[in-house]
Amino acid sequence: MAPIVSRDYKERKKQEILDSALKCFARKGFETTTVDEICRESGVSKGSIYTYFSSKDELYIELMRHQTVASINGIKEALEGLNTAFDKLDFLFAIYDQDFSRIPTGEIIVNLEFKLYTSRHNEINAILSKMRQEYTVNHVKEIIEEGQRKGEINQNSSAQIYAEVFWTIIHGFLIQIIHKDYPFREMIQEMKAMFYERIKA
Amino acid sequence: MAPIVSRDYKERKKQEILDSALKCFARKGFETTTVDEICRESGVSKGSIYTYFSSKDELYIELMRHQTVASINGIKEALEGLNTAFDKLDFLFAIYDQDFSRIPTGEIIVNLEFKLYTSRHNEINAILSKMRQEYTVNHVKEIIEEGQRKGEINQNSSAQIYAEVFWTIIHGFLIQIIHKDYPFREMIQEMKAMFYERIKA
Amino acid sequence: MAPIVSRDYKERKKQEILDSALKCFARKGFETTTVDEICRESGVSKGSIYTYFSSKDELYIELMRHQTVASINGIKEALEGLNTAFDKLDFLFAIYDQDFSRIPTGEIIVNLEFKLYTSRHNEINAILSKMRQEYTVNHVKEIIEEGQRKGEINQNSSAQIYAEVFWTIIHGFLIQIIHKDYPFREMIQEMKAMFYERIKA
Amino acid sequence: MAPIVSRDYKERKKQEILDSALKCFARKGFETTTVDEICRESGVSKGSIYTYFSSKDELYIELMRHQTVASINGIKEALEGLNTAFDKLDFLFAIYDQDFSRIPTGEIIVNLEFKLYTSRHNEINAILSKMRQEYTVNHVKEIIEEGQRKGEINQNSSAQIYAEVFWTIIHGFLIQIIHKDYPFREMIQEMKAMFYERIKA
DNA sequence: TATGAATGAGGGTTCATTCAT
DNA sequence: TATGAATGAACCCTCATTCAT
Repeated sequence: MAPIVSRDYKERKKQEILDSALKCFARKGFETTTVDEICRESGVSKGSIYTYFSSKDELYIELMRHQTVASINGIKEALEGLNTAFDKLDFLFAIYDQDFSRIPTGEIIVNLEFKLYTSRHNEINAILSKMRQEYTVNHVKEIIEEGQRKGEINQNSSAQIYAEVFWTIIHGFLIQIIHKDYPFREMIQEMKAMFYERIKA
Repeated sequence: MAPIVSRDYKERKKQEILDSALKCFARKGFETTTVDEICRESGVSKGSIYTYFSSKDELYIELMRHQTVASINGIKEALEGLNTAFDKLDFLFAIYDQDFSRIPTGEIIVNLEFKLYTSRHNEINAILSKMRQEYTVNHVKEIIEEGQRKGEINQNSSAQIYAEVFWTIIHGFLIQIIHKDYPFREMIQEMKAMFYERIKA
Repeated sequence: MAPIVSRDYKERKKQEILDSALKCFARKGFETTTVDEICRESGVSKGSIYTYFSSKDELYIELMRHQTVASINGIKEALEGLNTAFDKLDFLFAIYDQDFSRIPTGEIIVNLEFKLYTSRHNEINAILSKMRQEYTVNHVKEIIEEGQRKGEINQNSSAQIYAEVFWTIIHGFLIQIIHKDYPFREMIQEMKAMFYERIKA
Repeated sequence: MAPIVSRDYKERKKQEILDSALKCFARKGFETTTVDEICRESGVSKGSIYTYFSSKDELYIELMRHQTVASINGIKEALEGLNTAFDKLDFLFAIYDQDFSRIPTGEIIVNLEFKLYTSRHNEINAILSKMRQEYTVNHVKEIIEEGQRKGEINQNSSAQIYAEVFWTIIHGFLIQIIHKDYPFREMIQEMKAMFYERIKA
């Protein structure tokens, strides 16, 4: 028997809820946001939210997973057209080198908050850590390795370590989002220079 | 009328509560910790907690302020005996260059969490941002400036920027605490090398 | 206009839902069973259930009525072939004189639960009480009367009273279903003996 | 440090809540009664109820336990002054031989309901079954045994079986509470006569 | 007639805060 | 000053019922 609504419809609705939830979490944080607020924001009833997500926690986790996957895929695609390791790294740094006013502060905070949240939830922490390795670190690691193979990048340290340095810098940068007086553009450029200096052949 | 209990007694009790609260927050996070849990941990009654702190929020903020001040003072003192800028920076890096198992993971997470918490509370955010400038950034900035004056550190970038880089790196490092497989010691050393390379004259 | 689906089809579907509902109620009780569970058990959609029954309550009442009527009719038929009052009573007692493991515990509990449920719903209670009189008590009463007429059963008490005693014993027996260690077979026999002793001429 | 309120005070308050809960459950049944209703009935706040009972379920179970223990103790005491087995049994039967209008119908229904409730909760069912054995069945069993020793009661069946018969009759009787037209007094007397006839030496 | 997504009132439970003792 | 019982608003979640398709 044909389903009453299409699979596509459900997927879209789910995404709508997710989007609204993100807005709310960005505004007030996960714990402080109530399900009612997500209802108000999304125009979806409480009951409906629970037909799409089994709990507020699950909604949160799902939201973060979607976000991560989406951003990773977006980046992956964009990098494909690029050639040298430094072109690729340039692209990655460029993501963060933008007008402060255009940075979605709330969303970044939600992401950081989620990192801390998972740190207290061992089950998901394990999964998330693995995702981090696979998608984030490994991804940059491959770029570095390629650069090392081509002789663009030195081999003083392993590709793994360099990749970790990259992300450590980025995370350090992101957490400064909370300080209105942090000189974002200068900082990202300074750190990019520092990193390049360190790794260039 | 003489006070019935000494100012000292009150200060000690306050500190006791603060210590217990830190333990609880480290275990479960601020929002998830209940006042009852802090009572249990500290052996202090609910009523008492509210005579020392006007709200759970205030307790949280006070705790973080105490912590920051204490750690700053401790560091300040230790640095006094040191001479060159690099000796001082060495000391600062050494704080984070330790056995993973000895790192008070929970406490670090509490601190990061607090940063995010404040980002949604403009009143305290302003104060905290100022404190950060005064005590944290400026402090390293002075070290750098001194190094620049003495010719140990280059002047390619301003002392301010270098100081911010230092803290950005440290924060990026700290947030990795949540990943059990992060190679802490190698990373701190690699990043120290990178930073020194960048700033040395 | 001819009906699109036969009356028979509808009756069958209704019965299917009723059967599934009984299974669910037997497992978890009326209040605790959700309409969704009945859907799952029966494979019938929620909307359908509501086209056959106007509410969960109505479904419950209907189920119990069906059950009662069915069991009464079954018994009536079986008794027709029997002659003496004691043969008939023997048959009735035999219904309960069986292997504990074959007793549909859950269903019996549903029935008892329903009795209590009705006790709080005066409208249906009146109807049910009447049904009890007409079908259950009167039925045994007739058997007793017949026995009294034939001289098999004494007239120390009225047929009505004896009939009530019979059912009181049976209900008392049924409620013990909840105790796993109740010696069912011995008990039913003992009580049968006691009853016979009391009523025999 | 002395507790702020006496142990006695707490016990009394607990009992107050229990009493109110009984009234509510008697009126509407366990599942249908809301905690808010118990609050209204008792004049106690919702929060308070949860400082005395960890859940609605626990409140229910506790209520039933209290009730059982109280009634058992009351009966035990009363029986102490009596001599022969039949005097004691008379006393027990007399409990149920009263004016219908004075019978606390609701409370009896709550008790029966609880029996069914426990039948679906194996953990408490085990405990309750044991209690039943120890306090209820054994109690009558001892009376019967004594009667058998003294030659007042025959030994055609075991004291255990006779005791079970007694309670089966009583439970069968109690469940008729729901029928307004059940002739309670005549019935209890008839059944008493039947039982005595069966057991007397 | 059949479906199951949508609804939202209402349920049990928690917890920061107050206040009489 | 210390206590912890009392409070009740607010939370997450459930589920009988409806209704567009």
